[in-house]
Amino acid sequence: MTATTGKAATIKDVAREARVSVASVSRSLNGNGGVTAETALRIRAAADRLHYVPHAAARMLITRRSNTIGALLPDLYGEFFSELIRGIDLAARARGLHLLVSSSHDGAEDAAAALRAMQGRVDGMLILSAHVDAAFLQANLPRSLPAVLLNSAVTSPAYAVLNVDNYAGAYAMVRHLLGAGHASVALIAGPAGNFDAQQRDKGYRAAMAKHAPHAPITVLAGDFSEESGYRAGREVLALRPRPRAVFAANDMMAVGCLAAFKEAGVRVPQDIALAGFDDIPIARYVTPPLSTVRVSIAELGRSALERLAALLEKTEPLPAHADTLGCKIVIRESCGASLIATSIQNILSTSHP
Amino acid sequence: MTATTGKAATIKDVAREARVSVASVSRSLNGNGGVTAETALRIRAAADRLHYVPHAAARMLITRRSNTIGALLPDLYGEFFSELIRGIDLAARARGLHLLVSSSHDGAEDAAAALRAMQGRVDGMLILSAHVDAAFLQANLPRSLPAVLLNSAVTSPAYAVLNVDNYAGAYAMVRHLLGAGHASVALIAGPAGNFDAQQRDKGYRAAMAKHAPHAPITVLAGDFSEESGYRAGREVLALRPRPRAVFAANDMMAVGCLAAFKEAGVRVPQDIALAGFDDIPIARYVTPPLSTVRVSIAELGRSALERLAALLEKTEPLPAHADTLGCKIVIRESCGASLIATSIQNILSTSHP
DNA sequence: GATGCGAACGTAATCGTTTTCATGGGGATT
DNA sequence: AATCCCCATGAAAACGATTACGTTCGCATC
Repeated sequence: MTATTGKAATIKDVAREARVSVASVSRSLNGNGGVTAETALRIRAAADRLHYVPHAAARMLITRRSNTIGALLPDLYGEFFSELIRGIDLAARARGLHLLVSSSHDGAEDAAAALRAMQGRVDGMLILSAHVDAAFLQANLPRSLPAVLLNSAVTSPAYAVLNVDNYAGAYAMVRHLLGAGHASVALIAGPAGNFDAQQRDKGYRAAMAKHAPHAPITVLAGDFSEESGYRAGREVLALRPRPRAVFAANDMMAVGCLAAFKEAGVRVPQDIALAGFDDIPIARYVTPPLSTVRVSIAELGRSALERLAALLEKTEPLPAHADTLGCKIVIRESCGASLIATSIQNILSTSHP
Repeated sequence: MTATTGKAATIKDVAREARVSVASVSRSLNGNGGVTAETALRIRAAADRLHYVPHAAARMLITRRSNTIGALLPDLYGEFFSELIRGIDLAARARGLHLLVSSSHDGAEDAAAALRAMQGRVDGMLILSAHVDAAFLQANLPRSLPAVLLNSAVTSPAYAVLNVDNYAGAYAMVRHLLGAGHASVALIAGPAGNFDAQQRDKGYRAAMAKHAPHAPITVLAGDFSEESGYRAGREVLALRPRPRAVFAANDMMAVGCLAAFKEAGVRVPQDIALAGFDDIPIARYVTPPLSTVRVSIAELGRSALERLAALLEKTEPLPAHADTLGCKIVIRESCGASLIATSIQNILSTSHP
C-alpha cells in the first residue's frame, strides 16, 4: 500500500504503482489496445488498490466531451415531470450519460439564463419550454450544441423536435365518443397559445368534420386548470341543446367539469359523457373513472434522449427532423361506452399537417 | 471583429483582443481587484464581443470545484419525486449551483455504481435511498465528499441526515381520530424494512398509548401499494369487534382500503373513518376526500440543499447532524370529523427517539 | 536624490488527462 | 544473417483556466 493517505489518486500514482507510464495507464483503462494482457492486469490491480477514479474535469478538458446532457424544463405538472425525467434518466444511464437538470423556469429570460449557465458543461440539450421559439434558440443556443426540442411548435428544419401526437389522440377519442352513440360532442379547449392545446383542438374538429359533419362544433374556453374546467362544465349545462358528450383537452379540466356536473345532479355518463386527455393518476380514482388519452411520457423522454444521442454520435446533420409519438385511448366508465373486450386501443402514430 | 469564425473563444483570445495578459482577464472577470477601471472595461468589452464563456472543465480542473451537486434518488412515486426535485432545483439555482440527477435506482449496487459515476463531477451529494446505510456509505462515499441523507435511518453522527417527522405526523393524526370520537383505531402498516413506515408505526402506537390506553392495538400488514391497502381493508371488515377508524401509513393504501369498503357497502365515514399519509393529489379526488398528513416535499428538498451548501462552505465539520421537518394534518371528509374552522393544523416539529 | 512601497500587470507553473510521435526490441521474412 | 515491420511502451505536448510570484512603474518619504 503506497501512500494511501493523500487526497485522491491520479493517473500518475497509478502509473508509478504499476511501474508503467501514464500513457499506458490511460490506454489500458480506456480499452484502447496497445497493452500486453499482463501489464493491463498490473495496471488494473494498481488502479483498484488506489481506488483510482479519473478526474472528470481533466478528461473533459482534453476530450471536449462531458458525457453529460442537459435538460431544460418548465415548471410543470407533477406526474408529467417525474415520468419524463424517468424516461430520460433511464436512457441516459444506459448510454453512460449524465443528466444535468434545470427545471421550474418561468420566463423566457429565466430559461435563457439557465441555458447559458449550462454552456460547456453539456454535450447536448433536451428542451421543453413554452417560451422557446426559433428566435429564442437563435439567440441563446450555440450552433455547435446539439439539441432536441420536446412538444415544440418550432418548425425550422434546423432543429430536431419530438412531439406527442395530440392530434391523433384527440381525433381518436372524439371518434370513439361519436361511435359510442353520443351524437354531439363539445370541447373544453386549452390555453390559446399552447401548442398541445392547439393540436388537440384540431383533432377534435377533424374528427367532428369526418364523423359527425352535421353536428355543431362547440368549443368552451379553458386553460388546463381544474378551475377552468369547472367553469366550462357549468357553461355546458346551460347550453341548449345540451351536448351529449364533453371532451376536455386535459384531465384536470375534466375533473373540474365532473365536479360541476355532480354539483348540478347531472349523472355521468348516463346524462352526459365525459373524457379527458393525459391519463394522470387521478383519472382512475374519480367517480366515475375517467376515460382519457394516455401519453407515454417516459417513452417521450426516452425517445428524446435516444434522438439526442444519435445527434451526438454522428457529426453529419441527421436527416429526419420532426417526429411524433403515438398515444392510446383508455376507456373507463365516464364516457359511457360499454366496456369492450380490450379497453385500450392503440392508435397508429401518423404524421399530420 | 477578430476571427469570429473559429470555435469558442478562450481566455487567450480575450486577452489578445483587449491587449492585456490572460491573468488580468481572469482577475477582472472574476471580480478580484487588481485591475484599473479602464482596463476592466476594455476586457469586458472584448469578452462580450467574442461571446466569451469560460470553459467549465478548465476551471474545474484548477479550482477543484464543480459548482454542481448530485442527487441520488430511488425509483419513487410521481408527485413526491417532482416536488423534491423542484425544491432542490430552486434552492440550487438561487445559489448558482448546478444539479446532476441520477434517479430510478433499484438495487444497492445500482446506487453504488451511480454514486461512483458522479465522483469528481460534484461538490456534494443529496442521497435518498432505501439501500443506503452506514456500511454502504463507508464503502462508496469518499470521505471528502460532503453529503446529506434524506429520510434515512442512518444514525451515525458522521453523516448529515434530514428526515420528515413521520412520528409526529402519525401521532397527530391518530390523536385527531381518537379525539373525533372514534374509540378504536387500526393501523395499516408499511413495508417492514422501510424507515418512514417504522416511524409512522411508532407514532401510531405512542398516540394510542397516550390517548386510548385501553383500546386494542391493531396492525394490519401492508407494503405501501394500493393493492395491499385493498387486502388490508378486507381484513379490517372481518375483524370483530370492527375498529371505528383506520389509519393507513400512506395514501395509496388508504385508497385501496377505501375501495374495499365501498365494495362491501360500508360507508366512509359513517360506518368507519379513514385517514392516510402523504397528501398525494389523488387524496382530494377520491370519494369521500381523504383526510391525510401533508409533508412539504419541496421544503424537504430545499432544506436539504441549504444544509449541503452549508457543508460546502465551511471546511469545519458542522455541529448539528440530524434534523427533522414538520408536517401538517389535513382534515377532509373521510375521517368523519365535522369540519372545523381551520381544516389544516400545524404540528410542531419535535425531535423524537 | 536615494530609498521604500504599493498598485497594476505579466510570466509561468499548475491541475490530470488524452494523444501524437519517437523508440526499442523481437519475430518473421527474405 | 540482414532486413523489415509491428507492437508495446514512454516522453512530451496539448487542453483552458487560476494564481503565486516577479517586474515595472509612480509617488511619497527621508
